[in-house]
Amino acid sequence: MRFTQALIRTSKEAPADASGVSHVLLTRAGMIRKVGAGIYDYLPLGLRVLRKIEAIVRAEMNAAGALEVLLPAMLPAEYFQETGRWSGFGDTLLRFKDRKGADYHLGPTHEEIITDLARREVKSYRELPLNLYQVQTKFRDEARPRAGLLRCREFLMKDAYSFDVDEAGAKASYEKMRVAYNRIFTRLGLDYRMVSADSGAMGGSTSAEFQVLTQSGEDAIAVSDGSDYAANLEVASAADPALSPPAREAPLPVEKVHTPGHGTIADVAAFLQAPTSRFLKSLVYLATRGAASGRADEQLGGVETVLVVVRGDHEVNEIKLARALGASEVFLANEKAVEDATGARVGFAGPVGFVGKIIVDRDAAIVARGIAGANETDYHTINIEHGRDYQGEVADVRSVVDGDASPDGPGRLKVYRGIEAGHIFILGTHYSAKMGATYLGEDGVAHPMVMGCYGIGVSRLVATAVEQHHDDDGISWPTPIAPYHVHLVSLGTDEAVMSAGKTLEAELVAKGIEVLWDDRDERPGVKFKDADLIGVPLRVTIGGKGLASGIVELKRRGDRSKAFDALPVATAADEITRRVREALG
RNA sequence: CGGGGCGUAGCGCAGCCUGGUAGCGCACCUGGUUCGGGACCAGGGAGUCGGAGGUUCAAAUCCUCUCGCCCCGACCA
Repeated sequence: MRFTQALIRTSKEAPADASGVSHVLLTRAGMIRKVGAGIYDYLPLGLRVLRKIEAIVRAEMNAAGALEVLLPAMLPAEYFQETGRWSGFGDTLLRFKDRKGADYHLGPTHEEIITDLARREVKSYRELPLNLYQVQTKFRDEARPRAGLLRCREFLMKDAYSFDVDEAGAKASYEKMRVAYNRIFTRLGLDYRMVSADSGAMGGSTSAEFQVLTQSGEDAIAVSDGSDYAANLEVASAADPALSPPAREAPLPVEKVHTPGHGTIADVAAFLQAPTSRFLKSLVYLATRGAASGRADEQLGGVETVLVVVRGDHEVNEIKLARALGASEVFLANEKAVEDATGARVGFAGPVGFVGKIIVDRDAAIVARGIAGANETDYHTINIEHGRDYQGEVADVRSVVDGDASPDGPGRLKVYRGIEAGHIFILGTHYSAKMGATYLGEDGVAHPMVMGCYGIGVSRLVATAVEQHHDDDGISWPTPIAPYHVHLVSLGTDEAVMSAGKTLEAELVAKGIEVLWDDRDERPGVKFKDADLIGVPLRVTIGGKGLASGIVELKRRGDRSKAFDALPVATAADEITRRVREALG
């Protein structure tokens, strides 16, 4: 493809409203354009990347035995009404009416529609298992679209749904997808981790997220350096400290000390000259029950006050806390509630003498000579020992931090930022039971199909790849998803150079190599800058000087040095082809 | 939805406070000189200043309403 005919418009500056590295670079490289908040055009260059990702996803889904279908994006309300999501989805659902005034919406996800398809098409256990997938545009009226392609209102997603006769079958289908997803992310050339995650409203289901590691990720994940353990920070645990307790200092008698005006841990730590890890950070939480157990009406208003104690250098993890309490939701008490519960100003809460339920994090429970508020304004208590000076239920309620021991044995945890690009989980019979998607079993009885669902954010992956693969000069695509394999840069418009460019392009194309030939009448600097920005993995430069000595220059995009490989013109196409094939794996 | 910010040429911005009918850089077009890491000179095209209403002899500028966009937070099967 000749640059002059490819509708490639690069720019030195990005629009002021572009935010995030991938948004800026994709826009500057002329791959996408914003049409509205969370709504984008894909220009030819950007579309090529999107299609490459799609192709890899398709190939692996097909290889895993999934069947491709295409469901509508425009949906009558009745299906979501059937499962309660017509209202349950809230404002995220893009609703509209047709000319007759009937309710419709654009599909944000397709559990209902696929379940409807399955209940109509599948009658017998003989037809199961079945895995159907599609690559389709989804619509979600996000409260806050952001960062270009990372969080859109219209986006391309691959969604797959498996149907099985029982849990064991569903588990097997899920395993197949787990393997397929690992193959997909590996082939995409991305550094990712499969992590266990909060399974959300479904509760207790098997699920895994595929997180692509980038500094700009919205999610935090903890990864072990000595084992396979990896988990979303929402659910990550460190090894139980009680199993390998540190040497303890001999207990001292409890003392109350005057700490006038020192309410924050940093403050008191400086005042008492003690490390923050000796502190027992004591936070008053309110926990509600109900919604998660499905009995909101019975339990509504049932609010419990709990004092949560974690080490001073640790943070409470509210998701883990809610789980430990069996609560549907937990939130920090406001100032007044704290004062009511502790009898002291905020900043002076502590477990000693606290009246009410106390949850102690495992690490806080083994702190020796602990320091905490005295539940009396301007006083702290020191030399506290759990079990001796206060009682509390011990649980794992803190977020893990860098350096924590991995829970499955060897290794230390390190916290990374990640972008969720895929999520697989077992749905069970949640949708099939509600919608009557049943099959007749060998026993002649109708059973609900056991489902799983598996999503990949295809368009999000375009941006994710850029977030992970870029430098100051632009994008540096992994070869499997690069818009072209080779960026041919011809310098000047001399007949010899142009004709050599034309010949090399033709030779490469004949070998199945995708070539972008910058045939513009531009100065070398402009061409090199654009090549770096666009990020094609191999750059081949044809210049008069090189040509005179019979060579062209080959350089990898990621290589920041001035060095290049001099390829004899006669065998350049062969060598370049070899290099591309090697990079494609 | 709460808080903050911004809408002036395709893009980045100045002008607004203190009203007098719009300017700079990049990009684009023409001609010329250049040519291995975003050249230079000369000339040129392009904007109902987001929209509506109001104040005024006069509004990009002041007032009211409204739409859009961005950021932080809440939310996110």
